[in-house]
Amino acid sequence: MTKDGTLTRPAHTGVPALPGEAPPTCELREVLDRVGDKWSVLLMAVLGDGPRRYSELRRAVDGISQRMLTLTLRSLERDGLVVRTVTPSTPPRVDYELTEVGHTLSREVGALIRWSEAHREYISAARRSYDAEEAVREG
Amino acid sequence: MTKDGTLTRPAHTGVPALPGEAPPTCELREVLDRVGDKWSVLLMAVLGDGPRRYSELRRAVDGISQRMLTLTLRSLERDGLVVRTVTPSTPPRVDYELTEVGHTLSREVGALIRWSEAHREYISAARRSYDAEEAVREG
DNA sequence: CTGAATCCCCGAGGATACTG
DNA sequence: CAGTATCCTCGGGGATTCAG
Repeated sequence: MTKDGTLTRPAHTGVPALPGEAPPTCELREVLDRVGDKWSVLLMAVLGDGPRRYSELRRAVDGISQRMLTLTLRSLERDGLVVRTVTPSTPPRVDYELTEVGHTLSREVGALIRWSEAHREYISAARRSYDAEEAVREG
Repeated sequence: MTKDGTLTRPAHTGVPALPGEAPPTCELREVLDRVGDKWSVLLMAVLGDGPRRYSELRRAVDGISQRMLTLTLRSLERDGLVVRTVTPSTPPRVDYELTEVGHTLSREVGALIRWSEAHREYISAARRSYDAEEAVREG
């Protein structure tokens, strides 16, 4: 966080935006967007337990479409968080594995998941309570 | 995470889905979705530094629309993560403040932000590298 | 088995205007 | 100041099909 409490568009240091270039957005935000991505979080969590094949990931992250699985993995690979290893056998085999940095993020994600498990009862109760009072107000 | 490595739809314990009821989705997923929300993360981070007024939040989280600010705050309040305090003066004043549990989540979010700052150079470099190689492959 | 390519829909979310 | 209400767009992402 920037020291004035502003989270986005921190003093963009120079680099005049050339026409056609990406607008000078906050890098922090970009990284948070990555972290905030639903599928990314789930995949990072699974891969935290060790390398997985494409098909294994598909099964592990229930509900993910082939498209999103591939796109997300590519994105994670591009960010240097996972490495992709192709074994040109028949049938072909592709393994995905966290990088060293990927593991550090996976640990953060793990903490978040543990937080979720530890507080889901609380949240569930809070929602019921809120909805109940709301229903009262509306009659 | 469930012990078989499956992240979603963990053995839904009973509660036969009555027609018209919400489908039996994983609660963990719901909580992660909350955490994964861009605006929620940013707001939690700001509120981690102390109570803020509506207008202060609007300025702090640059780029958020009035609509999303209100919706996100309502959602956080519903989950028992923030409390909303109205002071019926003229002009009216509304303060938002983290609950005890909200603070614990804010700390997790803070860790994530620190991770982002610590690794954004790495990620940025990884992207440049990836894009460069990709450009080569495509000719 | 591991993808790439296409089509297409729906809803998250921005812009704007109005209110207590 | 702190919202609410409405409209409307845009792209995230699912389903499906084809390919190496």
